[in-house]
Formats: sequence, structure tokens, C-alpha cells
Amino acid sequence: MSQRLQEPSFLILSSLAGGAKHGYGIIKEVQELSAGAVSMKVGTLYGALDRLAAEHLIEVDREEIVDSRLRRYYRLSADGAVLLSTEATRINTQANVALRRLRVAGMHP
Amino acid sequence: MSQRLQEPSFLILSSLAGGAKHGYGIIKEVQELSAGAVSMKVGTLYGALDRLAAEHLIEVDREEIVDSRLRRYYRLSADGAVLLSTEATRINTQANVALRRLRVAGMHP
DNA sequence: AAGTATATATCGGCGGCCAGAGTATGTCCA
DNA sequence: TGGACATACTCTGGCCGCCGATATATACTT
Repeated sequence: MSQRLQEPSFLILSSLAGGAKHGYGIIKEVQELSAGAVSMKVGTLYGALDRLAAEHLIEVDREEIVDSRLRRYYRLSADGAVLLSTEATRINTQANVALRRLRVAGMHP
Repeated sequence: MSQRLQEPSFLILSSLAGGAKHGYGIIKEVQELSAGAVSMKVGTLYGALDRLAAEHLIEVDREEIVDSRLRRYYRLSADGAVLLSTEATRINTQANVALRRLRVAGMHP
């Protein structure tokens, strides 16, 4: 049953763990956090947002109109927090295993 | 240009960072490492092995016949080690960001 | 004789991401 | 004043990589 998240979905949940945000705000944050390295595509984002909401991992927090433009804010749900927690722990372990092995093999600084 | 790896591919590279292995051996190791939680599908494995080899991230190490059964061993290439290293570092950071945020939000033990 | 473990090959299907275009409003600057 | 750029969401076609299943073959166990 254990759900698996791909990177973009993981990053969305992670972004929302820092507080409710609207779509465009998530894109900006992901870009900043990765120092411009990762640019999430709009198609990916809004598609993922719909899917995550359908799975009750995120919820619509509120909607605002700013300068005649809609902002739909999402927040992390309780289920989403649990999933993000278990997933983050899991991939953290996996990353550490990889780094340790590379070090032992002399392939990592 | 920065290549992205999905989990199964990442796990294969990680497994090979621990030494050359053959396909079935990789499946067994991944299963053991995750305490039976993750079972890599054979279709996924051999497909990924072919792709990774085509991208020169892994190489055929040697082939053996054991009990009339072929064993094709793969090893991590230099390129593969570099990629695994950068990827592991990157996702490690991402996982830590997520865990820190959950902790701050009081959503993580 | 049947089931389990070892070992690889192959193939249809599909979910999720990519890439791009579309719609709209407001700001900055030349 | 008009062109570029930022903000903000929508939609669609395509494709890549994983899933699930089946196939083949040998050896060991029950």
C-alpha cells in the first residue's frame, strides 16, 4: 500500500510543509531552493496539484483575487504530512546508503 | 543536462556501488535492504539495466555460467558513480529540507 | 509430481512528467 | 505606446520509465 512519490510531487508536498502556497508560488520556491537548477514545469505542477488533491494529500486552503488574478492556495493535509514524513525518511536512508558505498569504493570526495 | 533518476534506477546504481552484481542478485539485495518492503519487478530491472548500460552509467563486468544458468554481472561506471554521487547528495538535501519543515510544523516526531 | 528458488527475456499498458501553446492582467521602460 | 517581462491558471499531445504478467530453463526440495 505504501505510496511512492516522484520528485516533483515530493517537492510540492515539501514546499507546502513550509506553509500554504499557491501554484505559482510553489514554482518560484522550488526554483529558489535549488538555486535555479530545477524549474518545475507548469504542466507538471497543476497536473500534480490535481492528483494530490484527489488523493487527499493536499487541500485547497483558500482562494484570493490579487490584481484581478486568481490565487488558489493549497495546504498539506494530515495524510500528506504522514506520507511526506515516511517518504522523506525512506529516501534519506537510501541516499545515505549510496553515499556511504561511494565513499567506501573511493568514488566520492 | 542534469540527469534525473527514478527510484528503481537509483537503487540499481546504489546496489552496484557496493560491488558488481548480476540482475537477480540486485533484486535480492534491494529486497533485503528494504526489509522486504520494496520488491523490484523483473520487468523494471532488466529494462532499466539495458537503459543504464546504453547511457554508459553501468557496464557489463563479466558473465558466468553457474549450474547451467547465465549470470551477467554489471558494474558501476565512472559516469554512473558521478551521477549517483550528485543525485544522492541532491535528494539527501531535499529529504532533510522536508523533515526539517515537518518538524517545525510539528508534523514529525 | 508439484512447488520453490534461481536467472533472464519480452511485451502491453499506463501513470506521471515534459513541452508547448493559450488566456489574462499588471508593471516597467524605452 | 507598445514590447518585454512577471504573475497566474488551463489544457493537450507525446513520451519515458515503471508495472504486471507471461515465458523459458534448470536445480532443489517436499
